Amino acid sequence: MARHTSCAQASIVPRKFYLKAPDVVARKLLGKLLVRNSKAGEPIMGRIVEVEAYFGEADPASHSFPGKTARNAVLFGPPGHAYVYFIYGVHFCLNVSCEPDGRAGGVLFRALEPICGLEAMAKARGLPTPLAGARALANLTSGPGRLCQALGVTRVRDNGADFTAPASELQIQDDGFPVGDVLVTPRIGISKDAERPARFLLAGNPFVSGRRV
DNA sequence: GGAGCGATGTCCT
DNA sequence: GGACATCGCTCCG
Repeated sequence: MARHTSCAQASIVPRKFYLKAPDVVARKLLGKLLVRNSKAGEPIMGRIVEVEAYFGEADPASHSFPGKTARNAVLFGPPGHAYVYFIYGVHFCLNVSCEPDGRAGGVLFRALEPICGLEAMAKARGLPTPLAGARALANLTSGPGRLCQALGVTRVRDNGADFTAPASELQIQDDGFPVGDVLVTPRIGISKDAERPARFLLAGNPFVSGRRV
């Protein structure tokens, strides 16, 4: 199976892309590139293959449901910024804010297809290198906690970062990848509004996460 | 290979 | 004090 493996930079997705409702943004984010630029060496890059939409103050499953607090302020701010939170005492999760400034909404990154910087990802994940087999490759970034670890995402380092700034370490880029069929399912790991279809993934992609269906 | 469960920080009631 | 947008290990089949 031939897979895109170029480390070439593509065009940054502009801020207006994130102005729309979270489910619209989530679906359109599939196939885009999530990039961690570093001053030394090649970037770490993965294609977005699975996301979830969180709808702000109207959505009981969203962190913004209780209203604006110090913790979730980024979700209420301007679109295109990184909201990072710590969960279960163990893992970080990464979102991008959407909707206009003053309105909450976000999209959670759940899984990437590793494209570039695979050795760096494995090192960050504490996995042995070289990577052996397709399974080890999928293990790098299939899950919200895993992809944060692979990209070195932490709350201190990245919360509030601007995905649209040319000088930003974290960016979302568009290389024109042709997105095929998109599946929509309920979100994973939540207890409130658990039936609502708001998880978007690329059909047939081997890098998606998820144990519950 | 699948179900069960412990780890463990931070926020909010 | 409890819930939590998870992961990886154990145990059992």
